[in-house]
Amino acid sequence: MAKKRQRIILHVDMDQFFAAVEEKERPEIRGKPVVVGADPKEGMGRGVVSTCNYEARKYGVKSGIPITRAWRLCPNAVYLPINYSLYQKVSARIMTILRSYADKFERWGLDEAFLDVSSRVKNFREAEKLAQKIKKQIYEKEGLTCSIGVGPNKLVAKIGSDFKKPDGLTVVRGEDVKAFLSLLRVSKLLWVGRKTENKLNSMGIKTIGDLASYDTSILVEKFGAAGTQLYLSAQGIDNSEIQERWTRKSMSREITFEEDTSDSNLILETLDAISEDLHRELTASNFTFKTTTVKVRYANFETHTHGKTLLFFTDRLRDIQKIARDLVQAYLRPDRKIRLIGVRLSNLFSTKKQMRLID
DNA sequence: TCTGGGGTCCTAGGACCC
DNA sequence: TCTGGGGTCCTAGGACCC
Repeated sequence: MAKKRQRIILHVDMDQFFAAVEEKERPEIRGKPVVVGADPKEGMGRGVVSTCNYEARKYGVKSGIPITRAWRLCPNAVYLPINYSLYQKVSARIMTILRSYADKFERWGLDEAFLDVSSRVKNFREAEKLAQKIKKQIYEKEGLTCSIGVGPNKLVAKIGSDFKKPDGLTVVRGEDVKAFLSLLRVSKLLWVGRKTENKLNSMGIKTIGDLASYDTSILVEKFGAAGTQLYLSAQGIDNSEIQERWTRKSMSREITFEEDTSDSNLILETLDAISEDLHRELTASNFTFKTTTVKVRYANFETHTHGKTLLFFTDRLRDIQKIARDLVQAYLRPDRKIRLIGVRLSNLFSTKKQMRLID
C-alpha cells in the first residue's frame, strides 16, 4: 500500500509585470515612478491604475486606485497606457520557460502560473533549488524578476509567492503550513475579497488562524457552500489540480464613455462598434454563440445586465447587433445618464473542435 | 478615493419536462 | 384539483481574480 506522495506545487508571480516590461523597453524611465493604466488627463481622466512600480508605490500609488487619485499623489510619475500586445509577447516567452519545468502547468493571467513539479524533484529542498534556477533563467533571458511560492498545493504556493516581494522565494513544507498561515490576514486567502473579509471581521475573525479554529457549522450557516471552502482553506487544505486545458466560456467588450451620456444615437453607435469588435474576435477564434448579454452602468454606478439566449448557434454580426440593440432599449431613458455599456457573448461553441471531432 | 476591462464561478428563482 | 421530486436550462446579480 504505497502512501500517495505529497505534491509539490510552485506559484510564479512576475513582479509588477506591466511596469517592469515598460521599464525594460525604455531605459530612460528606469528609476522613476512608473504608472501603467488609464490616461490621467491632467487629473481629469477616468479609469484606474493597472500596475505601478515600487518607486510609484512609495507615493501611495497602487493597483486599482482611480487614476485621478494617482495623479494627485504623484504628478511627476511617468504615465503609460496599457500595451497588451507587448506584454503578451513577453508573457508567451516566459510561459514557455516555465512550462518546460513542469509536469503540469497552468497559466493564470499574463503574469502568473502554477507548476506541478512533483515528479521532477524528490523533496522541498530540491524544489527550492529548482525555483532558484527558474528565477535565474527568467532574469537572464528577460531581465525581469519574479516571486515564487513553493507549497504542497496551489493555495499555499499562491500565498507563498505573495509573502515576500519583489524577487522573493518562499518555501512552505506540509508540516509548516498551519503555522505559516495562522498569523496572516484572512484576505490573503484566495477568494476572500473585500466583502468576505468585512463579513469575517464582523464575526471577530481577522487572521487565518482565527478562521481555522472557528465553528464550521456557523461558517456554513453564514456562507453556504463557500463556508466549507473557507474552513478547508484556513487549514491549508486544497486538493484542486493544476488545470492544463482551459476552454473559453464567454467573450465580452465594454466601454466607459468619456462623459456620461443619455444620447441614444451615441449609445447605439457605440453598441454597434462594440458588436463589430466582438464579432471580429468571435470569427477569428472560430466560435459560435447562443447568448447575448448587454450591460449598462448608469452615472450613479448602478449596473444592470439583460440577456437573451437563441435557440440556435450563430456567428453573424447582424444577430449580435440586432439583439444588443433590442436589449439595450429598456435602459435608454432621457432622464438617466449612462456611464458604461458592454456586450458579452456566452454559450460559446468552438467550431474548430467540431471539425476535429468530424475528422 | 468618484471607481477599467477581461474573465470565471456561484446563487436563487422560475420555466419546463418527466 | 392545490398537490411531489428530480433534473436542466435560462436569467439577473454579485463576488472575486488579474
